[in-house]
Order: sequence, then structure tokens, then C-alpha cells
Amino acid sequence: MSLPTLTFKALADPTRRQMLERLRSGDLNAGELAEGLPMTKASVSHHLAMLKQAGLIRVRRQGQNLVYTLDATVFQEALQWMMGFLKD
Amino acid sequence: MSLPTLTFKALADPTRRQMLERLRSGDLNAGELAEGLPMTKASVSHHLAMLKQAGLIRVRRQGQNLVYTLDATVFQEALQWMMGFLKD
DNA sequence: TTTATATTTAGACAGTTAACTAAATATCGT
DNA sequence: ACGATATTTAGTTAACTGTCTAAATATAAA
Repeated sequence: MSLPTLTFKALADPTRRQMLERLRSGDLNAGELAEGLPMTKASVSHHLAMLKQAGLIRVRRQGQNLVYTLDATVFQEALQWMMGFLKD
Repeated sequence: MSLPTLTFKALADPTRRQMLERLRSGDLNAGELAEGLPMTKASVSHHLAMLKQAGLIRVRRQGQNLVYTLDATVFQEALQWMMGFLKD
């Protein structure tokens, strides 16, 4: 699947966008990310897997926790595709 | 469904992005849009309906044809959401 | 007004997604 | 090594998506 397709699919879910927004303020572990979301931790884990597959987040283990970090690199390509429309 | 969700969903399909790209060069009717796409006209029509629902295109009748026009207005909101990530 | 052309709508089907519960895995502290 | 905590994986289910074929609708042309 092409990179922009993966990115747009990942962004097409409000829960995932919300998780990304919270990661902007700093890294969070899975439990913290699940707090306040109206779904089970298993479902949150599923969304995290999709964001990771899309390359929008990275993960590292820190003791008992898995800490997630925003990786905006991949945003660029999707963003540039969109910019092309408004330009010229 | 929220506006950015609809927009991202619409953009999450390569066929739809391709159709939007072709509309950048000027208006096209459904038949023209279907040319070269590896699917039936019925399927193309279905994609057009999704793009219209998302507010990314407009349609008007011109004789026998339905002519589609790009409407980039709605791009702005999704784009701004994305820009927020790279900014600051 | 009958026939052809353009396009959509309806119905079916396979594959994907988002959610759940329950079970598995990994690390930590004792 | 054991029990607690953190998180994922597995399996299920309902809803959604992308595609098809066939039928319906709308306009144009003869």
C-alpha cells in the first residue's frame, strides 16, 4: 500500500488523531494513551499498531511500559500531496 | 462524521486521489474520469459519490453529461490539522 | 416517441476495520 | 520463582469498503 494511502487511512479515525495530538505534548505509554478513551486497552493497542504500521509513531520499552513517540516524518509526504492542490 | 474524518477517508484511496488530480487540470465528466481506470463506470460513480459527500467535488449537469469540478475548500481544514503537527 | 448514450442505483460478495472478551507474553518487585 | 502490573495477541462479531453485474433513470437524437 502506498505511503500516502497508509497515512490517510491512519488519520481517518478520530481516536487515532486524538492519540497523535496527545503525543505532541510528549511521549506517553500505552496505558496513559488509553486513559480517557472510551474503549478497552486492547482496542487502543490495535490503534497503536495501525499508527506504527503507518510510520506515524515509534515505540520503545521502558521497564514495564511501552513508550510511544510521535514521528512526524511521514506526515511530510501526505502533506506535500495535499499542498500540491492548493498551490498554483 | 467530522469533517477531517470524511476528508481523510476520501483521500485514503488511490483511485480517488487520482481522480482529484485529474480534476486539477480542469473539469471532467464521469465518462472521462472513468477512462483509463481499471474498474467499471459503476465503481467510478461510487467513488465520485464519496468525493462529493466529502465536499471535495461539485457536480452539474451539462446535457447528457454530469460534469465534476474540484472544490478544494474542504482541503483547508484537514490541511490545517496536519500543519499543526509540523508547526512549533 | 422510440432508441441510443451517459450515469447512477440496487443488490451481492469478499475483504477490512473497530470493537469486545479472554488468554498470552513481558517485566518488575519480593 | 511467584504474583502483580502493563500491554499485546487471538478469536469473535457487526459494520463498512471496493468491486462487480444488472436494472433504473435522465437526456438527446432520430
